[in-house]
Amino acid sequence: MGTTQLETVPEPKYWHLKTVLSEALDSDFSVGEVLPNERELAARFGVARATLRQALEQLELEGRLLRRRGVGTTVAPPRVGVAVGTEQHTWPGAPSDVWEPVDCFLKVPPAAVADTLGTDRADEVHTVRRLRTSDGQPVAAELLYIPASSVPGLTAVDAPSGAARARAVLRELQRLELQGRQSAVELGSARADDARELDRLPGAPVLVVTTRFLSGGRTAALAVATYRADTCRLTFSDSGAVEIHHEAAERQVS
Amino acid sequence: MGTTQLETVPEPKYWHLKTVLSEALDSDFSVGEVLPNERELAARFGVARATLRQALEQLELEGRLLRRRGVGTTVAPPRVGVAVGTEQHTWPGAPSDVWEPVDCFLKVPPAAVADTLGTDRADEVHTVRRLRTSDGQPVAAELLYIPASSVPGLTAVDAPSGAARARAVLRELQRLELQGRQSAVELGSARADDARELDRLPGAPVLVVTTRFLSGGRTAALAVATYRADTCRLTFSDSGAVEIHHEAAERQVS
DNA sequence: CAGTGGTCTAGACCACAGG
DNA sequence: CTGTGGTCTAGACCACTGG
Repeated sequence: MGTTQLETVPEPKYWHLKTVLSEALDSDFSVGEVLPNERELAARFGVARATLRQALEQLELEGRLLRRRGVGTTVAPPRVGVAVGTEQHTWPGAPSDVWEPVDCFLKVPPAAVADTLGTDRADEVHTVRRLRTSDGQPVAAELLYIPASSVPGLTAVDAPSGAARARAVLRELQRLELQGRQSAVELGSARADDARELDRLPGAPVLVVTTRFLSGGRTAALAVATYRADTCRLTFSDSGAVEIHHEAAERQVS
Repeated sequence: MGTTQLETVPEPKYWHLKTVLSEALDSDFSVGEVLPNERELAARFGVARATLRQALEQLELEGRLLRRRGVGTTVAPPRVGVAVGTEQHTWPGAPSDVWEPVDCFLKVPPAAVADTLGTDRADEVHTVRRLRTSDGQPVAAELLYIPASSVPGLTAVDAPSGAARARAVLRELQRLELQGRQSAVELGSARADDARELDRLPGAPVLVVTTRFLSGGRTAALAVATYRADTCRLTFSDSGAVEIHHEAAERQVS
């Protein structure tokens, strides 16, 4: 006989494993429950640990699992919906803002940032560090770049750095007229500093949201926010309604 | 000597490798150029192939590399910006639409979809399959779910399925008054069928954009679009301006 | 066909959390 | 300290692309 090929191609083991585990998660586990450890799971399914890990990795990427070194693997709650972008035509730091200023300092930004802002690459700009939390969990870390020209009324003596200074900078920013914002979302991996704030390992997948704040025909501020890709769903709407979904599942299609 | 620990913690090898490779890509390679194969790279850096692959995986995730089985690893062009969502207050299928209808059939949707649409879980809905390309490359695959009640004028005899039917359904949809849309972006992994259309392997990272089209106080249609996460940057703006960025770099911050 | 990336194994050691 | 997930190795075989 020989070449009688019943199935065209064999499904990769880790792919099949992922499916099986996914169904088991739906039926036999509840949110927060800890799974057996990787060595036992691998043995139970008769695969090498590396293969089992490949399946777990995918499930974590899809927000189904939460793995912590030294602790274990637990079933993750549904992703939290975080509103981003267009529903609020406001500057960062507006009263309705959900971000918490952490720090502020004058710094020479990366070249790409300087180019977008239209400043000289050697110029320092106000760099505000902010953190966003949801349900007590950190979901995003942000760097906000604000050229000195966007906050002319700022007194240098106010405070050299720190959260107080950050608030002062944001307060000054409100005085400008906001014409609009442009945002982009892309996949990235967490830098070491962001990873620390987000309670993840460096390299963890994140959704990078880059936002340009426009005023007077130029980019008055630039925000680069990194959201935890495993726990967040970024929401935006155009109908003026604010509406933050927070409810639930909508598991991906079969 | 002994425990003199110069650095607090050793950086993982693959992380360091990724940095080195990233810099090499910036300085010594140009877009489209093929890298040495994995076995040679691993040998050159003195690591196991699996470790080298971990670094390549991250770089591919960040859109820096493109790997194709049987071909090789090449330097990827900058991510293409694709406009999504709020700049066009239009139904899918409107004249300005960038999507290409591929097929259409009546099908019982996943339970979560039925729940969002407010239809019975056993009811069939029009399911339109669409494809989005940019520069000749496929960037996204979409499933559009449209309850029969949203397209009452549709004649059943028109065509049983196919692209023609898809266009007919979308044409009917334009008759409704669109009140707004709500979208969400999250990270996912490509299903087998999407992966095929996007020229990727199953499980490849994708940005899943879920959009509810609102009319008459209910969800008149639901779109689930999966974008290639490695090659796409999703853009949206709120200032009425359409503006599709397409230019360039803005490499992530240092 | 030869060469590429993709999958898989069986082991080892490390870093971290918690008792 | 024990147990967890994270890193790393050296090898094997498979699936695909292209000449």
